Amino acid sequence: MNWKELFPQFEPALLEQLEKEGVERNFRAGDVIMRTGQYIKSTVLVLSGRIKIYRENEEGSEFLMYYLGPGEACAVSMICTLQSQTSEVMAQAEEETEVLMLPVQLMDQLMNEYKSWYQFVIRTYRSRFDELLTVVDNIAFRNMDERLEFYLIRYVKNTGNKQIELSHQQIADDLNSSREVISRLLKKMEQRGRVKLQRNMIEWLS
Amino acid sequence: MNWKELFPQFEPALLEQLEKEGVERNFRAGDVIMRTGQYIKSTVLVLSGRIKIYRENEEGSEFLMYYLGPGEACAVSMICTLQSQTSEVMAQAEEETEVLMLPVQLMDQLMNEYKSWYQFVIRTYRSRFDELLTVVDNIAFRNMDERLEFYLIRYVKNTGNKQIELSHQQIADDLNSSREVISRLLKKMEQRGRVKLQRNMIEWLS
DNA sequence: CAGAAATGGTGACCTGTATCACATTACCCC
DNA sequence: GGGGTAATGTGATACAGGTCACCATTTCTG
Repeated sequence: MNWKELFPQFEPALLEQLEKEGVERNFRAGDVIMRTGQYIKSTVLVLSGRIKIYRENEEGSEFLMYYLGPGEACAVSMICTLQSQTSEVMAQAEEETEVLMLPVQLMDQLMNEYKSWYQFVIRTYRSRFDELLTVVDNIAFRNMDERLEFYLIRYVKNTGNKQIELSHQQIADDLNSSREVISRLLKKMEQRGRVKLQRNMIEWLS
Repeated sequence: MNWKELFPQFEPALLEQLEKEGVERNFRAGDVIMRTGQYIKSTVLVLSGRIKIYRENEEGSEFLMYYLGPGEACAVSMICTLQSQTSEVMAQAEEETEVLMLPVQLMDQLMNEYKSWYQFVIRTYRSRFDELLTVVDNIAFRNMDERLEFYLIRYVKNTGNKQIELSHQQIADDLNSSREVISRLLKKMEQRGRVKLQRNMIEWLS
């Protein structure tokens, strides 16, 4: 894949090194890319598709934090300069996804040699941190109906598609809620004219 | 104050520059050091005391994220290379606190010139991120009784003091709960022999 | 094509926690 | 030491959201 245009801010030399030392990998929808407790051996740059980053607890409940799209990188995996750090989160392909994997040993050198890489890391970390803050806000201060609305809006923004192809169960899992609750709230949203419900699909109106 | 021993990992040249360009400031318990929406003009290194970093919503409810102690730094304020970024969080002195404030313009240079500073920034960001993940876990997966216990344990660890000098109201604010709920849960914990309750003080047993 | 599985709808009920109202206790200070 | 105030205790009630039971419909699969 011709991914270089995804990173127009990178110097040519950096792009070349990424191409030489990185490995492209493909994942299908649903593939788990990284799991909690696993050692981080490479930094992940998303080339196409979409990855969801979520937290899992002991009982297997999930909690969605955010998505990574093309041109974005997994913050957690960029900062483990110390080798043999383990992941604190799960990463799973939401759709057909291509990524570039870079050995973590490379990070220090890239950081020192390329201003644009350094900027990229800083910006990545900063924006993931901000996104996490938003997550905290949502669960700390908002009710499920507001959180659901936020979830749907974010989905539409990320996919650029007003047809949300998810079952109520999937949404409930992402929000660590239950299907019945989500179904009822969606029904209410439909009555208020915000969405249109179909099987395996929610159409976002307005 | 002689704070250099707080950062034994820093090169002498770095310490010298920090001393020359940084400004020491004192805050009394309760002083707000940074508020949401405020422009970040300096990076904060904690020299003594304790700062709490929390999130505030529109209605004025609070939600504690974590504490910063001596030798630690505010991650948010380290990464705003782009000038005129605003803070997303509140920072408030929990007790008499001394900090070293460094102009943000300095960050780029320190980052490039001192390996140990670079390591420090990375480690700071990484550990704040992890702490935030723990926060997310707590509110997403745990009930108030567990969250309260986590809160008390963290307090004891941070202060090194089993006498927790807080009113129930303060705790309720930090956890975005209400006083009555906290009082009742504390009472239960006392019955189970985990704490001993006194006015304005909770003694952590075991 | 039949049976299984996934999806969604709905009512009854339960639990955790927020809220309100008010009583009690401890402490401070003139 | 008495009055005021902050901290705490406690019952009653309200409500969001989780759980259970069950049913209907659609889709998948052998």
